[in-house]
Amino acid sequence: MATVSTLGYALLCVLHRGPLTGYDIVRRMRRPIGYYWTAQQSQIYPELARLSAAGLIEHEADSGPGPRQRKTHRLTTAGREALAEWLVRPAVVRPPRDETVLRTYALAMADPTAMREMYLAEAETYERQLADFTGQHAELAARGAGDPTHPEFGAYATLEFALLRYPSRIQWCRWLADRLAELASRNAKP
Amino acid sequence: MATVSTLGYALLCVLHRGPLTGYDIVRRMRRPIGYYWTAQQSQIYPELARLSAAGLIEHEADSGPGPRQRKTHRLTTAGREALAEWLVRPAVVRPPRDETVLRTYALAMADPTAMREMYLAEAETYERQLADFTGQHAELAARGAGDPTHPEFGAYATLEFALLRYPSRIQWCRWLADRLAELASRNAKP
DNA sequence: TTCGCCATGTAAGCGGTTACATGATTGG
DNA sequence: CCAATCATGTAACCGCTTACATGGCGAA
Repeated sequence: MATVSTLGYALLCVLHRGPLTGYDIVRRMRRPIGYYWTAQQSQIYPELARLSAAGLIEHEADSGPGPRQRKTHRLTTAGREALAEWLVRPAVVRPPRDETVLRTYALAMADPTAMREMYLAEAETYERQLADFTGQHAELAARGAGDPTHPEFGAYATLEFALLRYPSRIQWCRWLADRLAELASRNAKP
Repeated sequence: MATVSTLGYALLCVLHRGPLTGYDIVRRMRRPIGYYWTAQQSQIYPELARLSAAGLIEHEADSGPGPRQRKTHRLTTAGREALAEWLVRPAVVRPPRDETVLRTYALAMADPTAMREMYLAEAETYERQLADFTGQHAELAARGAGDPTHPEFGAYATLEFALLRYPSRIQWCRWLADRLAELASRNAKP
């Protein structure tokens, strides 16, 4: 039996609430709205073919608008079972890669004023994303997704995670900006 | 002029406080103690050669214990300049990849009791790491690294980030475990 | 004497990013 | 008429992981 990659399970996850066309999946994986994974279409189409060959998904084809057929994919029973088994496997915690935190390690080598601008710009980026997530979270909450029995509780819980994580990131960026402002003013008038 | 990869800048970062041998660098990049980047030795040695060819680092060789010479690498003036320039460049925010959050999106498909165990195990893993980081943070603070002018302030600031981030992650895991416990008990006695 | 550490390197393979390719429909 | 959207796919490249390879030294 062929082993399924994390990308494969990600696609099974996206399909867990019902059938979607390949293009629908591509749109949902383009930016991480709530759940933390992305994929490009060049990855998605071959992976759908692999999942299909492994019998985890199946599809109906109709004549779409373009030169090729449109395929609507859905989980098979085997797919649902494989997903359920993967969900509860002990998670392999991969070390995070964060370029900004890496930079911070060597911040003594940078110009404090320019580095401060960088942190402030990043804080603003994260604040915009947080506003977006807060809106989505509120929408889901209004639909009752805060209840664990609600079918969208999973999406709600991923947004809950973002709402915990982003404010602390923003707080950290601003804290560093303040420390760098101190440094710059001390350098200016010694 | 050859462009430098993020890995290349990571190595420049590790060298910013003074010369190190390749093996020293390998040890520091093996696990992310504080700053968020890792690399394997199979990546590091070729990258050191590239940085050397680009004139950003230089090395002295002596006869080490093994069959090959031991090289002690240090930043050149060009290397220090390249690092300083990179540090303040607007950061490219890559979408995070987090398998656990991905799983959460489809948690409705899993057995609640087994999924609960998974979150609790993860919370414990993160708690152990947090204890480690807290210890390192305290050591640095005792050495005065909390002051922005201290040469180790960069390392202190990355740990500060971990100390903000990990507790919220643990809190989220436990919150989900509680929701899944509710679900399991409701399923048991309907 | 066997195991772990110091110390440097190479090779194979997978996963992800960027770019290319085709073509119909809908809206400005 | 042009641009965006729907819709599916391929190709080249880069970065990362896993595994292999060599060999001296000190400790159990």
